[in-house]
Amino acid sequence: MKVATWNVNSLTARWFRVEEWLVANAPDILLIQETKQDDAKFPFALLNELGYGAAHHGQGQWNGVAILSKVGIDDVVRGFGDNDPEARLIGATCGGVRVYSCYVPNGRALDDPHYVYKLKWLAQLRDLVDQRDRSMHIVVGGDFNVAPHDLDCYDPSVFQGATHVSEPEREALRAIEATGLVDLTWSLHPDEQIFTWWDYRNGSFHRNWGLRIDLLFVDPELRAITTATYVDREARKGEKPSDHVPVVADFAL
DNA sequence: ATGTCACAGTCCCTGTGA
Repeated sequence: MKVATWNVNSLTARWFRVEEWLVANAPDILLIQETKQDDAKFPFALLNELGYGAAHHGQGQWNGVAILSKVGIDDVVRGFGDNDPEARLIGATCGGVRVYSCYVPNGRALDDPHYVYKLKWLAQLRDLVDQRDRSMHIVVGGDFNVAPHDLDCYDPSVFQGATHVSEPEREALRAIEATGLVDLTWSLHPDEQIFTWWDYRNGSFHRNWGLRIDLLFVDPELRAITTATYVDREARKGEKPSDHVPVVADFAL
């Protein structure tokens, strides 16, 4: 079973890249963030033609998360059930695996109310996954807007006093892991610098000024049967790329 | 560190968010 997560930065603007990527890579499950569409605009019919069932938690102008699946899609939940107006979480059961697509708030700055919202959001996610059905495999993936370790940041000195690397955010990720999940990329490639996002500005991609902020958290049994995990850097090249690349994992399921 | 991109509103530019 091949599972991927990708912040597409507008499915409207990126559809031709997403469609091309789905055909070329044929993941069983794709977790999408930042669709920036409402449900009426989401391409359910086009996805069905490609063999995917889909569930979308859309908002319109901002945010928006989705799950695409070739292996069934049931028991869909949207958000934390707290009437959050921002569409940042969707969960479903696909092929016997519980999956979540997460778009964690950016935070903006350490003294911004949005940063408080970010930490609260991560704490709510921890509580949600802590209450999971532990008889089922789980994949919690998405754009976490946190680089878990200094190695996940091209230059930690540039990020002094900024979001994405602060200790409370990293601690919030460790609290999620403490429910019994592993950061799959880090777990299998602990000594490699692997980035998933590069700013559009400054020629950041060509300078490799990136961050690893797109993550897949999985249960240890799923990690044990992981045959590969990698990022698709090619997706950051070419016409109208997203600023994020897909993170892919293959499981012997 | 700010060489970009996407969106909405009102329209061919500006403010906002990332």
